[in-house]
Amino acid sequence: MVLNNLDQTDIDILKLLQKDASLTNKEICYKLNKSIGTIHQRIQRLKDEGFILRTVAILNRKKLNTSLIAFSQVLLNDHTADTLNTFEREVAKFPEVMECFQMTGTFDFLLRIATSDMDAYHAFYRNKLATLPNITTVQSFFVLSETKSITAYPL
Amino acid sequence: MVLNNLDQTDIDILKLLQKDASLTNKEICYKLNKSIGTIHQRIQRLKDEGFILRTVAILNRKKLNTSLIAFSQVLLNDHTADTLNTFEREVAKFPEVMECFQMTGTFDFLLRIATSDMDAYHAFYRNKLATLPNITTVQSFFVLSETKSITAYPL
DNA sequence: GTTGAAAGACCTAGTGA
DNA sequence: TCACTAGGTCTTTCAAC
Repeated sequence: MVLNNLDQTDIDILKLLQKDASLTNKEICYKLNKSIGTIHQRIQRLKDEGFILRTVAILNRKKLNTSLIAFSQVLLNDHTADTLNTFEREVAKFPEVMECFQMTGTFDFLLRIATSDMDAYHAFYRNKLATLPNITTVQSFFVLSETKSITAYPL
Repeated sequence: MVLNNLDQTDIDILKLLQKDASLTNKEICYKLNKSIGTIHQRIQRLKDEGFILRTVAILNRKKLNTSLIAFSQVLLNDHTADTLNTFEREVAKFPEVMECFQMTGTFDFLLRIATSDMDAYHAFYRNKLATLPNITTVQSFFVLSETKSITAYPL
């Protein structure tokens, strides 16, 4: 597949790095049968042109204090630009909110919320989320088990 | 906060790495006022003990061929172990499915599905997802805009 | 676009304090 | 935990193909 000025080598590099960014250039050049200079130059370009946004460590949330993940569907009173912007700006400030998407369909926003347990979620809901203006309803669903959870897009 | 045999230095390292794993040990030791030997030893331990699962590159999906993200709620016919296991095993094989969670509430599974556009989503739905056994309903919601999307847990 | 080499930076393990 | 050392590895640059 050729895409957006990327050739197969670029795609292959992205595939590898989005699964394991600890690979060295040397390891990648062996896998792809290119020279290390080529790999280095390609990766630099992929970063400079914004294909690679950042590299992050993925932590084990069950060993940390964030074992409860909730998905909350939020419906707002109205859909003026001001109401939408205010909600987006304020909800993004909460560290418990890992993701906030505006959605199509029967609700306005979908939030992914990470807390330690149901008490902590309740505190977040009552003291933070529910204090934001113009919220009509919040409906929450909780993760029972995680079958698959990757950050890699299909390329 | 002290947690799971982690002291403040460990927590600080995790906070940094889950936002930017390209930091060198040297940079981290400056930020935290510790020696580079200490930082190296701590990170090694955090990996060995499974607090750090892996490091990955986060790509810009809008510049790649995955600009449409759907969240799909799946309800199954029955909840026998066999039905649940089969669904989880089969749905995890699809590269379009980035996340699969079993959930509390009015549906059984929540999927995050990445495709290039609505046509590709439709093809995935008809040719892959809907062919799995024991599915009663699938209700899908699509991402209009992304206000916040981080992989870092609140620590 | 690709290569190979050279210089510099970094990682890693070890020591003694 | 720190400071220091030293060998090995990796990154980064650059001239040349």
